[in-house]
Order: sequence, then structure tokens, then C-alpha cells
Amino acid sequence: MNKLSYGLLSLIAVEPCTGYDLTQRIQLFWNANHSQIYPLLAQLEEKGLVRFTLVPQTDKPDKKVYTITPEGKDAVRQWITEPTDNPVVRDEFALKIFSLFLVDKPAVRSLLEEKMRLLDERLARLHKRLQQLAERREPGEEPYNLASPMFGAQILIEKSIATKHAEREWCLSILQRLEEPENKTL
Amino acid sequence: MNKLSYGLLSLIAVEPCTGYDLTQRIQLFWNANHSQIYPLLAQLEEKGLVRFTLVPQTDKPDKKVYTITPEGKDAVRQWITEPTDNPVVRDEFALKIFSLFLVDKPAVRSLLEEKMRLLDERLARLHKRLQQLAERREPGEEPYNLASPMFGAQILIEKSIATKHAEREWCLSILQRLEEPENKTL
DNA sequence: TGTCTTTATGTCTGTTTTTACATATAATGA
DNA sequence: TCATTATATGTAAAAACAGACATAAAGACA
Repeated sequence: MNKLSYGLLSLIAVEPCTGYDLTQRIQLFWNANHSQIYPLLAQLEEKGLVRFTLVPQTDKPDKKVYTITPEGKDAVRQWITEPTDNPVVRDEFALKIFSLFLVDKPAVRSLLEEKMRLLDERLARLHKRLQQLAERREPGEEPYNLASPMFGAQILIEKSIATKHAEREWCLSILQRLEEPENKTL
Repeated sequence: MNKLSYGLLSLIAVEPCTGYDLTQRIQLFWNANHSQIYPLLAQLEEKGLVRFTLVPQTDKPDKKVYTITPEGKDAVRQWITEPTDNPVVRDEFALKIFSLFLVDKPAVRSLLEEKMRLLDERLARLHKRLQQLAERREPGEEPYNLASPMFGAQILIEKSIATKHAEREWCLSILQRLEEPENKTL
């Protein structure tokens, strides 16, 4: 069973969800299209790691809500203790940075400003999600702890915010460096 | 032409290098194996974007040193101005975090401690590389600026250090949260 | 002596991933 | 009115990618 299958299982363990839900929720940590996810869900169901119930809807298309089985939970527990692959990254922006010296300053500036814009957008969405998660708690309820199914989702958003913020600071520092005396003449 | 091809071109623009060099240098921002890189280099050569010279070696296998052509430089300049794809990420560690609530505290702790260990290793290597880059400059020479072919490599290492450091801080904060009163009883 | 690592370039096969095709309904906006 | 977006599930084909196979020679290590 491949890594993505375990990832889907991990998300379904948190709360029952549809293939459509999974496609959206997994994006932040694992880029995958629905065309990959639906066949894998069918495989997981065949293996007895998840089960689904057909939920008819009137205003929207009917959906399949997947739930994890005890066997599925065991598979997740096993997977967590196994060695973890390093994250795979393919960052076109970074590759462009290598050859910045080939283009003129306005091109450099616009590349960085566009990156900043994307980071700000991403950060705004992450803060919103974090707030939505907090609002799901009953008033007066304690913050999510290790035993809560929402603990993982919360700290993952916090992780994304931390790294995106660091990237943003980096962008800013490079943009400032562009305006420094030794680069003024370029 | 795919994104990886442009990435290779971008690296060759900085300084002439072999397929073996490229395989190692591109890893930090784009995971690719040599089995992907050698065929692409052959394609780039056919298109006239790079040229190679066979360099015989006595103690090591002979190598092909690739250099970028004027057409190659134009291709890179064009590529930089085009829209940039979002980074593609596949992070098994993050997926595991979702289902932390299914396992016991020692398993959580060991997952995070292993992650910390990897981050520390990575950070140490990055600091070393940054130092090596600085040492390549003649004594008294000014720091790399926008016009220097090494500027990109330097700021990319700085970027990696910043984000890995943020990740490390996050790990640390989660490990501390595990020891807090509300998690003591778990 | 045999194995592992580093340097160095390549191919082949199977798996994974992307992109496009396919369908359906409601709402939104130009 | 027509296009797009959101919801929802699927398949097919093409591209990209990982891992193994293949060769080769030096040096480290046990």
C-alpha cells in the first residue's frame, strides 16, 4: 500500500469524510488530484480498511461518506511507527532563483513580489482555518490536547503558518537587499 | 519542455557542471534521480540549449561537463518571466500527524524527536554549505550581489535555513506541549 | 578478501502522478 | 443567456518518477 493510501486513512480516522473532502484537505501536505484519490478509496474499501455509506442529497450530488474500520486504525498505528520518508519537494520558484543574475532588476522584483502575494494569501487562509477550528470547540471547552482527533489538524496548521511566515520574512529581506547601495547600480 | 529541464538549465547557467553534479545540487529544491536527469540533459543538448565537453579523468570515471549556450540563456530568461507553479509537496510526516491521537505518547514523542534529529542534521549541512560559499570569495571581495552567479545559491541556502529553523521551533513547541498538565494523564 | 562508498553515465520497468475526458445539478455572475 | 464555480464521483491516457539493473575504477574498512 502506498503512502498516499495511508494519508487518506489518516484523514478518515480524524472524522468521516468523502473523496471530495479528502482531495481538498490533503492538498496542504500532499499534492494529489481526485483522479488518484477515488481509485485508492475503492482499494481501501476492498481491503476492509474503510467503509462507506451513500448519503443522498437534494441540492448537491449524492456522496459517499467514508469511515475508518478497526482494521484501518490498526494499519494507521502500524504505519506511524515505521520509518518516515523525507518530504518530497518540487519548487519551481526556487529553481528560478538560481539564474536571477541573468535577468534585470525589475524582473527579479516582480518574481519576489508575486511570491510575497501568494504567501500573504496562503497565510490569510491558514489563519482563517485555525480560527474555524477553534470555533468548533464548545465555549469553555479546553484547547485540543493530544487525545483529541483535532489536535493533529491544529498543530499542522500552526506548522504551515510558522514556515510560510519564515518564507515571507526571507522574501522581504531579499527585496530590501535589492535596494541596497551595492545593487543600486545594476 | 518540462520544469525540471528548466531547472537543470538554471543550474548550468550558474556554472558548468556534470549530470552527477546536477543530481546532487538540485535535490534541495527539486527531488530528482539521475535516471531522470541524464536523458533530459541529452534532450537539452539536442535542442542546442547546452553543450558538453568530455573531460577524461585518471583516478575517477571520465565526465561530461555541460555548459549553457546563448539559446539556453534566452530560454531561462523567458522561463523566469512566465507564471510560476506552486511548490509541489508530499510530506509523509505531516500525514502521520493527523492520526497522532490514535497512538500513545511515547510513539508521538519518538516521531517528533526523530524529526528534530533530521532537521538538526539538515541545518548543520546548510550552515556548512553557506560557509563554503563564503569561502569561495576572494579575501576582501564584496559579498555576492544580484549580478553574481552565486547570489541565487546563497539566498536559497538562507531560505532553507530560515524555514528549517521554523520547523525545528515548531517541533520543540509540540514536544513541550506534550509535557504540559493537560496531557500528563494521557 | 569481500563489501561499501564515491565518482560517473547510462537504460529499463513498473509505479505514481498529471491532465483530460465524462456526467450532473445548483448557484453565481457577466 | 452563457460561462463559470462549487459540489460530487468516476475513467483513460500520457507524462513523470522511483528503483533496480548495468558498468567501471579507486579508496576505505572490516
